[in-house]
Amino acid sequence: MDRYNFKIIEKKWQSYWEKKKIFKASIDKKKQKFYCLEMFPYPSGKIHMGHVRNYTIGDVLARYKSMQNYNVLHPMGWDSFGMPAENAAKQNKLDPKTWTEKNIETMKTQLKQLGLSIDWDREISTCSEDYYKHQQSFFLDLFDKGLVYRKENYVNWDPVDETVLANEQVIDGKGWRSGAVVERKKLNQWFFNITKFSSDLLDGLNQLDKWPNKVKVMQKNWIGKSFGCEIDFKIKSKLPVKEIKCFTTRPDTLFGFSFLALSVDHPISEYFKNDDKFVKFKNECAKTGTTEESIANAEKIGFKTDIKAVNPLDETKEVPVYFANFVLMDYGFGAVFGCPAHDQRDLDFARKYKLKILPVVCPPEKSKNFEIDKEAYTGPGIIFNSQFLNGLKVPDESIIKTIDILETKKLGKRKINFRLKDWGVSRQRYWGCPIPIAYNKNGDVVKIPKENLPVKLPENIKLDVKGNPLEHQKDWREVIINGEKCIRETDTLDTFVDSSWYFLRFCSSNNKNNGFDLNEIKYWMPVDQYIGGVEHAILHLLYSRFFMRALGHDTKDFIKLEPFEGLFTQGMVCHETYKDSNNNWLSPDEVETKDGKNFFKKNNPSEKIKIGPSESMSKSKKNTIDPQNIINSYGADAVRFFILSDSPPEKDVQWSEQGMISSFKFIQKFWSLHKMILDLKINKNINQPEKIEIFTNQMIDKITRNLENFHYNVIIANLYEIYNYFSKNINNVNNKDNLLKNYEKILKVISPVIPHLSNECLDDLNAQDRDKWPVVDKQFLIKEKFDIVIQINGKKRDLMSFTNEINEKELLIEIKNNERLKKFLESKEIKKSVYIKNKLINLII
RNA sequence: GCCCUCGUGGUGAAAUUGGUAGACACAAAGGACUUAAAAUCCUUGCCGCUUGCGGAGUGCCAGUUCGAGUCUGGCCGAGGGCACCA
Repeated sequence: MDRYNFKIIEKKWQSYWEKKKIFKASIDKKKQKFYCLEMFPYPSGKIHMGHVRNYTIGDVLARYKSMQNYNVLHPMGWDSFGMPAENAAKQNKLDPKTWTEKNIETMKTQLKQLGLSIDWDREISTCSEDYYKHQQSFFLDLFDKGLVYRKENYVNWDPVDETVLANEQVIDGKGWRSGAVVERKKLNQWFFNITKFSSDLLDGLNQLDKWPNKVKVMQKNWIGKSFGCEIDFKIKSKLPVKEIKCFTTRPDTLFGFSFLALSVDHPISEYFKNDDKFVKFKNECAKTGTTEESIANAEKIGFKTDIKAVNPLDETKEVPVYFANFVLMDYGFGAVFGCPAHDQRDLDFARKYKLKILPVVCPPEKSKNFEIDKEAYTGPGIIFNSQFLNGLKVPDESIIKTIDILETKKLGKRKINFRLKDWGVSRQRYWGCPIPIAYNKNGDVVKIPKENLPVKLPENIKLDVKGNPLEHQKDWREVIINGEKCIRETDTLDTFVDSSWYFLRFCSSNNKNNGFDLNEIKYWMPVDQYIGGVEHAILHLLYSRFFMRALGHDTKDFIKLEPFEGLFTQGMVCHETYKDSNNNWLSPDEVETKDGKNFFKKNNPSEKIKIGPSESMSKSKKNTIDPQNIINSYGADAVRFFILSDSPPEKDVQWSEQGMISSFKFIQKFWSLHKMILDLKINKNINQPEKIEIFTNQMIDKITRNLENFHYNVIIANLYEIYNYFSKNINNVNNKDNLLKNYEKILKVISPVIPHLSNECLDDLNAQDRDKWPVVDKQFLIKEKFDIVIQINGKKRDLMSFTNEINEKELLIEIKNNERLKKFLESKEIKKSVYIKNKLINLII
């Protein structure tokens, strides 16, 4: 028997799909559309297993939906701006463009080898002028709408590389490349006004019922809405300032007020800039690391001023004002009213500086002598020690009533505050989308006129310079706009901007004049199913949601504002890690085993290998498996089959060589089975009881449900069941036409997972409508026999089979005659029975 | 510290609405075929005894129910997110 030659057959189908443009999408208003999108890759060199998993999941869905007669849009592109290209260029003396384009070429070939059902005519690359000129145009639109602005802000500044670092690039307070201690530096930067939509972005989450709850919770926390009030505290000092504004969620604890703390960047700090001690303190604060953990664990320190703040509810009470390291300038008003009894942070600070700690919330079942020890009390209770607030119920009543009082007395007003900050989009880098802005000699912002777009990145430039290479391009920087000599902005846009609208571009990616064609968008958007890693739960997904709102802002005739109707976050691909005796990481190809327990360095059985835990594949731990090798040895169908097989797609999956091999064997076995079915010689063509219809229709039903619910690992189990069923029953069949009719349906329902093999098999059968999903014939969803569980006192005691439906009375008679049940029922009275028809009976004795 | 998710054999995992726990695989052990190996196929799977039978059993403890992996409360454990957010 001939073996299944995946190399020839997979190639054959891939070129068939490509030549016939099978996956080309276009508007067809008679059909319901389905936009299936996987997060597009960064072209880093070659594809990795994570891509294989991500795109296999998406492809199964796209193929299934297309067979369900949806008009499917399934595009692919490249998130091709970003630092790795710049770094690689420096190392390899290639310019970023060449490096990137070469990678795209490689990865595109690899993705095609996976047999993905992608409309390649819509391919986009964010680093191409065709793409970024529209992005520049959107930037100007947003500028006109007032959603883009420029302000000075603190950044992580690497003094050695002379560049700004993202938070993720600061490790233990040091630059990830240079190792230099990162400084906080104020720079003029461009911002997108995402906070304008804080409330809307939060509310929008409620509609996203096809999103994982986890992601919605993460976004909700990130937006961080809190309800409270702003209070103007009168201050007594020699300064010309009379009031300090604070935001608080707990105005009801105002009588426990014992200090007021300011950020070192608070406007009032201006009056202290000549105070050596204050400057020293401020520097001290700047030193505490920039990582979240070091901030959280940092000791609370303060700088006492001679300012006093007055308690607005009791003007006889005055408290000291401090500058403190824990107060953030960019939340609230950069000033905090401290109530140590009911806030742990305030309590730590108060203990350190020996400030008064007066409890004003009495927990239930505590007496009025309640005192605070090491922990602040933040729970519910009754207000006390608070004059006219006494007796209010904490938290709801007390907070609302206090705000009412403050508002009537004009001492404050209710306010909703968000944690979300505006999105800083300036990056001091070369390989990104140039910001279409210049500055005239007065330093005023001048827009590059739209007809002059794109602002192209200069090519062949020197990258091996300190700071942003664009700053060194004098001839590029100088530009004349409306006859005025200007200097271009040299910052480029954060690459997250590129990915915030690429899903719109896919709808009309060849439109030269506009970033998107509204008609196309109205048909295709929103993305029905978006699939990608959970690591983008916040930034990318939130920015994309913002971008839809920003583009639609003040615009009539726009579309739904949520870009992604359904979201699926797939798990990672993991592999064991290996270390040699010198603690160096080893890749799986450098390791071998004979008994499956002990591992040795290849060709060196004396060197034992330490096996580490299975972790997500990463180059640094060398625990990667190159998909190219796997595709070469086992073929695309086998890889697709394996990558879906072991774990549910939302969970991490363990790479296993054994599993891969047995997936490969499955493909081979299935092919042999297929040949056997074709060659089957049956003389008598009698119609048998409809057993095979029952199996087939139940299987179609199962697989359909599993597809709908992303239970792709169970579909693989279904595939094994199919194989087992056919190989066991093939010789009991006595009507070949009927066998083939059902087998053909089966081949169709497995084609989303293993499209090459099933298309080849369908071809052998000369199958019609192979791109149509078989309809379940409900008459065959009946059971061929009824297995009824007999429980006695809730315990399973027997299983009785009946060919026909049976009622309780008849069943009880059968039970009485059942030898195996006699010992349980003898001399016992059945007090009660619960019968679930044709399924189960529970006898209580 | 706060928030979210998840705990099922040696392993990865299945299990519509509460209704046969462990589908389907991986690994292991035993067996069949073979001169032998590989491949393939079959059996086993926790505890007890006599082919068979009985018992326990879905992290632990309680509760609801005729019946709980599934629902409720408490505890323990693991993973993830946020982290001085006033």
